[in-house]
Amino acid sequence: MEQAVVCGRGDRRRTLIIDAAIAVFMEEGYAGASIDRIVQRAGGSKATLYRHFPSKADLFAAIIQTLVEQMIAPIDRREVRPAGGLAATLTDFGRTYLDVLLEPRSLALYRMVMGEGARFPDLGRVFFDQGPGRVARRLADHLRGRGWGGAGVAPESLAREFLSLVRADLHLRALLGVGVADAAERTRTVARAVAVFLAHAPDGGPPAGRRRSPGR
Amino acid sequence: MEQAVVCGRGDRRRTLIIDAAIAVFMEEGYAGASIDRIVQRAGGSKATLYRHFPSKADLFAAIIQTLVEQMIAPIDRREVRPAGGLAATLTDFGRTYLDVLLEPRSLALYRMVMGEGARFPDLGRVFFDQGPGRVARRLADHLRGRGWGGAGVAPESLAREFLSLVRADLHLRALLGVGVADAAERTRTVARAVAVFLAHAPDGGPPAGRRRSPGR
DNA sequence: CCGGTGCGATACTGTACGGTACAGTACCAA
DNA sequence: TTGGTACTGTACCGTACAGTATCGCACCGG
Repeated sequence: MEQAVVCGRGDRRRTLIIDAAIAVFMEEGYAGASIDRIVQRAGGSKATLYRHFPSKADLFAAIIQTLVEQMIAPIDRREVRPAGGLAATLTDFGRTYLDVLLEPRSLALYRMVMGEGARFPDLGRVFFDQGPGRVARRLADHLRGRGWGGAGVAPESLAREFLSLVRADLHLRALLGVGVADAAERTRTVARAVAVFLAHAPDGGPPAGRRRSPGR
Repeated sequence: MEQAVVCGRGDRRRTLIIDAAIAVFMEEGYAGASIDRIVQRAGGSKATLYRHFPSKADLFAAIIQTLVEQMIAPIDRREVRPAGGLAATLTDFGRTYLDVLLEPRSLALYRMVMGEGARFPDLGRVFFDQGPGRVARRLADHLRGRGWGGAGVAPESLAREFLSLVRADLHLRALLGVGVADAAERTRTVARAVAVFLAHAPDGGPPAGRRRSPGR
């Protein structure tokens, strides 16, 4: 029985511990983070932490789970509008995705999953399935609803291709600490991704109105 | 005076230490790696290691430097052929880039730079400049030689855009440990990147033969 | 008012860490 | 042979780590 969002005092402590652990793990990585620092930041005592989480690895897994859910939430909440032009829908969806991806918490999450993937073998797969894979699936469903992908390329591949266009190199640059793109560059990148995607979609494109010039 | 590739016994030991350190840092990350394990793997003794490298951080920096050079070497060696069609050149260059990017050592290097970017502030910028940035600059020079980018978009932007198309999501998936693309998927991805890039290059495209229909 | 229980504070265990000190050994040039 | 230099092996220092145990306080329904 998992706890709800917030309940009694016990769960409040648990939330405080998780928040502190997120901060410390984000700053120091798994190996570099120390339980003592997490306890110091969360308040309370070590014994309480170990009453909630049996080990450092379990705490880390819980942190990752929480971060994935927090990261996906804005994309899950934002419904892909069936109305409106496809270009507008893609622009909106792509921008939301890009904004989420470049948030400090998302960047730290990616870094942690990449860095500790060797120590936690299933971590990468689970993260990919619940995170980027889920986003791609959502977009693919929408594309399918638009009539794409009947023949030829699967909507999942199309969705992944669009999301790759949206990421461009902004994600990688942010992950490397070279700099996070500002709003103007994000707008430009998403617009370009939509244009390239619509003009260059492989076989199986939309049944009507395909290859219209991008509205922007 | 930096040592040559291999010289006396001292430099041989240094090389052994560096190789061992690369392996251990790759497996454990910076914080997780222990000097004792590196010494054990390299043979010799701790004192020798500390005569060559004054601290763990310095050893790590040397490792990163070595890895960047090793990673860039195949791309630097491979001259961008001015002869032959642009599509062939881009395909060749893109494939070399992608192969290098998906090597285990490159993936580990990216992971380390991303993960420890917070602890070594200049690391990300230096890595980006000597690694991906250098690749993009080389391609940009070639594009400029082909007459691209006179007006409109800078060749550097074009080059980065092409390399982003080549990476697609293969790099990210490999970094997350979801799986490294096989030869067939690499071929497919590079071909698609070349097609999309050539057909959709922004203003400032090549003076002749532009916008030919993609071969696929 | 009471008795239980979650909690805070802290001290502790055993281990491992980064880095140093030191005594002795293999090599190499003169 | 000699002297210098790089190396090995090992013991060591202080610190910090993950995880445990103990004790005493605070708040709880009844």
